[in-house]
Amino acid sequence: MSNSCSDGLVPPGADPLTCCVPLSREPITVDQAATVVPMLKAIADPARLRLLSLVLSHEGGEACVCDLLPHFDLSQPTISHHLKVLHEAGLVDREKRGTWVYYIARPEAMAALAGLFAADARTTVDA
Amino acid sequence: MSNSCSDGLVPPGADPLTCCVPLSREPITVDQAATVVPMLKAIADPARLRLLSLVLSHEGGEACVCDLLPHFDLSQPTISHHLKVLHEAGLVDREKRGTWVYYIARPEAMAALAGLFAADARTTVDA
DNA sequence: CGTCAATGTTGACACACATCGATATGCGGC
DNA sequence: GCCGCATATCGATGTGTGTCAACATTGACG
Repeated sequence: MSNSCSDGLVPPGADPLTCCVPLSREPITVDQAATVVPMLKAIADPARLRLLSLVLSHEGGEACVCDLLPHFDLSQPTISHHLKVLHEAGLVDREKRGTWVYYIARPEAMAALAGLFAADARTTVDA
Repeated sequence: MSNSCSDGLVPPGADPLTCCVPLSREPITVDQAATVVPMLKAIADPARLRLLSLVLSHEGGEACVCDLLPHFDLSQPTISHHLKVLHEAGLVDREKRGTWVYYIARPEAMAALAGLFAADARTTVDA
């Protein structure tokens, strides 16, 4: 397949090769950066970071919009927009069940991000 | 003192308490998000992510601007700007040695980010 | 002390983005 | 078939941000 983790992690037209890059091991390439940055951009927003955390920590790693809305002072379209961004970044999946739409966290995405900051021996902290 | 990692991680007026939040364990609070988001914003840019990776992977985890410039098609002021953003986010330290300025990666920051994506038992991937 | 090289600061500009209100779509119940 | 609810899309708007050219600052070296 390719690397170690992630198959079909990043959504549109990006090779799965460029993932799980240990950021401190060697300089990340331009292509790798281009692949990872959209994911980082997606969570580099208070509302979206909280949304992702809410979905992740929710029962079964999934939550419907109606579960999420009450946690915010934002309008429903805004939440919907943020969820779309998270989805397009490959961080959450969408699943429609009747009237409700459930968003499901993608563990591979979290693993990919965690892998980014995986420390080499030299960079380990907190002895 | 407080948590487990990080003392003086985030730079200006933010309690070190709000750090190392396992994103998938429980919903991140608004305050915690506000603390972490600036770091994520800082690396949610191709140039800055590459800069951080270059510094991190450079010998000794540090590099001067003159080492970094040749890797980019961007102007020197732009690189300087990006480095400032990384510095203000608490991801790199500045150290002036003669004419040159060295930027040093902060392992605590990387650990904090890694901690964000640390998976609970339930969300663990890749066996 | 004057000049040069390395880096940072400022102001300006174009573009992206977060947010909202209004509206559309799609499903369930009557 | 119609109405109501849950969610998405659209258009508009204000704010943020990446980038540069021009200038300022600081240290090295004659």
